[in-house]
Amino acid sequence: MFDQRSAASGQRQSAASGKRQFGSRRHGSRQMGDDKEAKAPASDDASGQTPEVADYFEAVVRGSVEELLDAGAHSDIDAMRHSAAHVMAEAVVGLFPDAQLGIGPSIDDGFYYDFLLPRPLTPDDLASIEAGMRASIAADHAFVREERPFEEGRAFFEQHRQPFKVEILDDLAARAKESGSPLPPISTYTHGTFVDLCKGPHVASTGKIGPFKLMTVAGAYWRGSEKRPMLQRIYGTVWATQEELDAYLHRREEAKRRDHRRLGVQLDLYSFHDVSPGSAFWHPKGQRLWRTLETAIREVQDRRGYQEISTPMLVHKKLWEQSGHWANYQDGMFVLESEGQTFSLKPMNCPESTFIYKSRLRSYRDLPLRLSEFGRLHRNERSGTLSGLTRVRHFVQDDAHIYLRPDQLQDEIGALLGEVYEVYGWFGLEPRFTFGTKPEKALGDPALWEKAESQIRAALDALGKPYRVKPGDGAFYAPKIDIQIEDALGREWQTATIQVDLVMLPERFDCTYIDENGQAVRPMTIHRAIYGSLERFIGVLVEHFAGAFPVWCAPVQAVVIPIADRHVEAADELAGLMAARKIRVEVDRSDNRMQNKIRLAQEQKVPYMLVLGDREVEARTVAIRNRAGEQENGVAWDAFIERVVEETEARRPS
RNA sequence: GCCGCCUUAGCUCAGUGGUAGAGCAGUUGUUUCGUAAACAACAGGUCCAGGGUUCGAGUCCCUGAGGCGGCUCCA
Repeated sequence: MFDQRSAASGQRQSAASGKRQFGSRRHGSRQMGDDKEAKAPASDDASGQTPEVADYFEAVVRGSVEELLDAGAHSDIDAMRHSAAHVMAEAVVGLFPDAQLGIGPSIDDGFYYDFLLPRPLTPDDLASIEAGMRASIAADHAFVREERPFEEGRAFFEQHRQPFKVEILDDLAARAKESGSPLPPISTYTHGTFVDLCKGPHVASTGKIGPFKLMTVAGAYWRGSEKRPMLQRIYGTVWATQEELDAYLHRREEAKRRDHRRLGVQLDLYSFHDVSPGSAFWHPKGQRLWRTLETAIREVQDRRGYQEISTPMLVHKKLWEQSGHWANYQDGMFVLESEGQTFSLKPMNCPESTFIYKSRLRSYRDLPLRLSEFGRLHRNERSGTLSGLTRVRHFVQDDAHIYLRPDQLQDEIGALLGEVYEVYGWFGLEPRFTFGTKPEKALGDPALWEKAESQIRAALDALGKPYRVKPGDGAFYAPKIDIQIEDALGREWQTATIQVDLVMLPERFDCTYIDENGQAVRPMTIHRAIYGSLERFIGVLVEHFAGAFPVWCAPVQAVVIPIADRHVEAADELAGLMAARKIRVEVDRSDNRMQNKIRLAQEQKVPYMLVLGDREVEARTVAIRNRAGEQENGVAWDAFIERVVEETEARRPS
């Protein structure tokens, strides 16, 4: 599953950095996400079902002249943000006269500017730069656009020792020459004494810039290339009103409060240790959550005709040579030697499933053969990319490989989409589908591709829901459907994936079945994962629910709180009855006061707190308090147990 | 991997080259309590690791590890 990776760990930044909006026209927003979509050519291929896609996709290449010149300003707020970037550059140059300027576009929520500076920036520098910006804004300098002949403009930036600007202009010249057009005039914007190469537009004057705040300094390669110098990038945010700025800062605080790395510690779910960077240690409560999710998807798979398999983690490199991974992804694999032979920890499950498929002769009557596997995968991610549960070196997928006849494809895809809806419904998540079609460099018979794509399209159309199409975004061996979800904070995450494999498993591993005519023919295969990586999915759930999981999957569903010691016996009896019905329950037998027990249970975000005092013990009832602080007194034990059992079995999202 | 920042008790964090601190959590005792923190005592440390400077290093310097924010990568 060559593209499974995206389900396992892609899109981290979009989630970490806040909402990525559909329909965004800001080139700069790409720095917050992967750049796949930016490279996709513009197209709307969804039969009019997705009016926003034309807006969404833009043919911009990273580091292109267009990108470097474009302020990213397509609206008033963007123009203001880009203007703020200019004002920040002015302040930086004021502090460091030798600063060399990169680019400074507007992005979602703000702006950045890249600089080559004589020393690293400190927090004090940011304060000085902010002060410089405030002075410039108070002076209310007008932004003045000027055009000048190319050579004059180039000479200007050369004189002012701005090699990055000169490079941009030289690229522009090279492209003009290539297309046979004359050198274009270049435009600059000046405010006060600060001049910058820029296409604009800008606000009328610096006084029009709203409340702002400089956020962070980060390293960023010039023009996005590891081979180019690393510049210092300052990120800032700027808004039309103070209220909007405050709201933005508040959203960031809220995201921080929900951070799964923080909540994982607070809720005692998992931890990370330097002896195994990029791999979570699952504590009892986290493992309970994990097992609940795993049990739930297993139940679906059993019902939908999957058969579970398990294949080795340590695999000889010849398998990866056959699959093509050794040539392309060797650096991303953990490789080790034994007795002169080279092995690796498996970075994906798919090739090994072929051994089980091929262990006997398959008839057309056997298909579809759905082999599921909770495989433990290892990928040697570069150290700087690791992050909590969302970017890991070890993860488990709810993976499956479906071997089927070509005529079964549409039905199977339809069933899988239904599977996605069923599973995501447990969490109140609405899946979004993105259809990636045949890329330029594709393997296999074009007619087969066409047929597969039309069947996928038919299955998607049959859903009656809008979906996006990314032409050329399929894997080289397969068209695919990627599934995204939006969490409670409006952040988008890539989770599930459905890939129709025409080449890798069927051809490279020479899989066949015997058809009605007794001929050995190729099956198609589908790689699919519904949660994707369990690690990643749990990370998303923690942030989505801010740790307050639905009753059905909460690690602790209820805490019994005896008011005084004399109620402990009844509390234990109640907990025993609950445990017998598989309810995950704890009894707080500490000698804390009831108020403190409630506080601790609230902090652990336990759905139900069951208070037991004299009245309740007498009547064999409980006083229920839920996480929202709502109370329901005098509920009979049996009635409460039945309620929780029902909620758990129904897997309701709240 | 690259740039910057961070690493002190289980957790959150103070600590400006001169005896290592607080709150919460923990243990013990007192308290037996009605919907988000009872009271007291005790215990808890390789100040990330290694090296260096210094009479003296949690503090300054170097190297490494891990984490965080980005960049790059992402089957």
